[in-house]
Amino acid sequence: MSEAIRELLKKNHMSVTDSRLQILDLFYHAPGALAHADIEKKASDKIDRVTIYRTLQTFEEKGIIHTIPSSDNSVKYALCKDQCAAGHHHDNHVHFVCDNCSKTICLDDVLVPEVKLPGGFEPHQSNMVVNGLCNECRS
Amino acid sequence: MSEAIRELLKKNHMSVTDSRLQILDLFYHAPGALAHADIEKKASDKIDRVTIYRTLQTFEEKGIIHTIPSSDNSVKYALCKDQCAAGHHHDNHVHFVCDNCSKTICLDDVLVPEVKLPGGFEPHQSNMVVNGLCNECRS
DNA sequence: ATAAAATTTGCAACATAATTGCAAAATTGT
DNA sequence: ACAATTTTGCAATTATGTTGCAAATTTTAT
Repeated sequence: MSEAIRELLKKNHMSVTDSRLQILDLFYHAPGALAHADIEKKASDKIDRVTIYRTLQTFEEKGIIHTIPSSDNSVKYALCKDQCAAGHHHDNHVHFVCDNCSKTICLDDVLVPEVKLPGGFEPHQSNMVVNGLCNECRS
Repeated sequence: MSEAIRELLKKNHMSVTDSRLQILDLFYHAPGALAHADIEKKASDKIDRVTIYRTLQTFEEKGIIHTIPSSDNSVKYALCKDQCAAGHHHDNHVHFVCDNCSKTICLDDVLVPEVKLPGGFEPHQSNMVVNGLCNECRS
């Protein structure tokens, strides 16, 4: 198990360190996306705040995780599913944020639709976040 | 001019104060969305930081402005165009963020398309942000 | 296996951003 | 014009994010 994670780091030319293994592990076992604060809590005092910031940053640069925008100053991060496939896939899927449990989920199979922009605007990237009730909270 | 703004405040059961008039005025004359920091600079030292926070919060609660999500912990606010119309209109338009000048613009005429969610998910609200080059930066 | 080179970590200091309580000031309703 | 209500500004506090640097760890080359 942990072996796969090591490979992932190596493949991306990153040193294999404790913090990175731990944080990646958190992502693999998390029910949804994680914010910096979540990691800080879960990885309990073994990892320095600064290290978490830097780790998230490099993970993002390497395309291992991606950010999920939010409306309340609390960016979350999630694993890039297709990371293991050939290079940076950067697929554009929709994200879901539950209004009840506030879990943030990648809807990997729902792609962000194209929209027609007014003349002069040149799109490069799109993000879509849907709020509502997740499958678990709609009991 | 300022009279319209006063009316807007009254209509929403808010006291008409200097700070509010000033901040609303900023929004009406801004080229795009504004972040807390923008307001703090432009309203230059007359208005307390805390007042700005509270004003933005109440404006949002009253449906006068809305937030635009971002991927970098920097929420921006923009006027709700249809606010003056019958009650909270809450139309769902697409937002555009320029990668070059980083202006954030409401594309009031481009509506967020519907997407089909996996079973069990109940959508309430959708947000879509497109990054790229704005009409002015694509000279 | 070991030593040198390169990378990463943790600490400390700092900078910025956001929240809260409360008294003073301003606004509203009568 | 006055009392009641709301809003503001200040001070204090907490949370969030960044930077430089020396020590520790990991990698690479021998």
